[in-house]
Amino acid sequence: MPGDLDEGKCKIHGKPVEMLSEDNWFFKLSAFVPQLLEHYKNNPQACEPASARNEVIAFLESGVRDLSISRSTFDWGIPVPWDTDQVIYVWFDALLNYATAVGLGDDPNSEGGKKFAATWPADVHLVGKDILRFHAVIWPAMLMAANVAIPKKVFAHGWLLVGGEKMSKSKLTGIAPSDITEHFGVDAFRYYFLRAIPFGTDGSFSWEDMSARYTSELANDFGNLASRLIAMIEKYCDGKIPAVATDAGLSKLLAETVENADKAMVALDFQGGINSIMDFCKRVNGYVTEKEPWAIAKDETRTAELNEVLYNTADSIRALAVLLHPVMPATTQTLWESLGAQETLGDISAQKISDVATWGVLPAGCKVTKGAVLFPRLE
RNA sequence: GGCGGGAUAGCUCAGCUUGGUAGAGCAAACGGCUCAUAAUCGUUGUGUCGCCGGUUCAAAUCCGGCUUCCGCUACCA
Repeated sequence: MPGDLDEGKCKIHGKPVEMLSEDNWFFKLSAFVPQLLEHYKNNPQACEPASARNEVIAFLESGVRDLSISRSTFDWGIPVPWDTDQVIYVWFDALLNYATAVGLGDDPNSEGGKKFAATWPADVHLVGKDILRFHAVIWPAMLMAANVAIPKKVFAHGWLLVGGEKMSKSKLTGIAPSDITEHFGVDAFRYYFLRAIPFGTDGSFSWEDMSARYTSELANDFGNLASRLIAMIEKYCDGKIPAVATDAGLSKLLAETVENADKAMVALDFQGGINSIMDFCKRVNGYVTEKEPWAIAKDETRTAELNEVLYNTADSIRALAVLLHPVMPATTQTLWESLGAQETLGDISAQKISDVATWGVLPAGCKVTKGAVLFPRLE
């Protein structure tokens, strides 16, 4: 726009601009402003986080103009059916894909039509904050125009920053994911970005922070807990999970953990969800230290007590493995097999979150095996 | 320029709506323990709460001003 120019030149590229004009087809976006405003004001959860919703509302209230949705100066694109000199503006048909890909427009009795009926409207659109407007204003307006239900929620996530700046290839501040996964592994990568960066705001990545969390949370808290349990089961129980036992404190805390974590995950608060799970992990480490099974093991008259402590620890770790499986599929699978749970409980991916808090799931007699260290310490 | 958000322990951040001697995690120091990946458990310290002023018995919190960082300010996707 003329007001955005710096002495007639583009502010970003510093190049002179050329004014062009062409005739296009327009979408009457302005007609849907009242409906959209009402929707977002009545349903705050329809656009999150709040900062994104505020921007959308501010935009809608600032005076929305109709949208040019065709182009005539090039021919790559889908021709406008009634005007073949024009092609559809790329965002217009790109957005349409969300619905057509699951069957919008197909015969209601066809496979596509049935899929559309079963899946639409989407529960949530996850988008980057830079394309929020397309998904929170233009797309729902298009659906309203077509009399199709709009997605229940649009959630705009933030950017990854490095040294305070958005990762950028042109500024050479980008870090290839492979650089990180080669060093820390894919599971730690997934864990870090879900755990350390609040979803919905920009967040900073640094090798220092990633290393600190890897060592403290994954290697020390989680990996080492599994390591100490398996070593004791092998040493004190002949490698077999002892009889099912219960600890009121642990089972109560697990129930609270599952409830909080599930609630947070559903609300897309991945950081909060993982945080709850890791708090439970810490408590289990504390439980082991307080119970001192290595001391109990020295007294042959206290075998029953020893078995209880080890069982409670093992079942806690069983729950941790299931809870963290969506975040770290490979590592928790390894742990699952180490616990001997694969043979007795089946695939870890088949375990239900709704059953995780049920105590005493891990059967007695599971043969544990000491595998490779889950998260080896790194330099 | 307009609108919006942030500035709190070495680091990442919570607290501010409903004023009452400043919190968590990590890092650090010290102690315990030895099943474990020099691990784990416990204890401890840490702050001109961005700056200036106001209201108040009392301000990180309320009000005014300022500094500074960031986002949005539409049709490149």
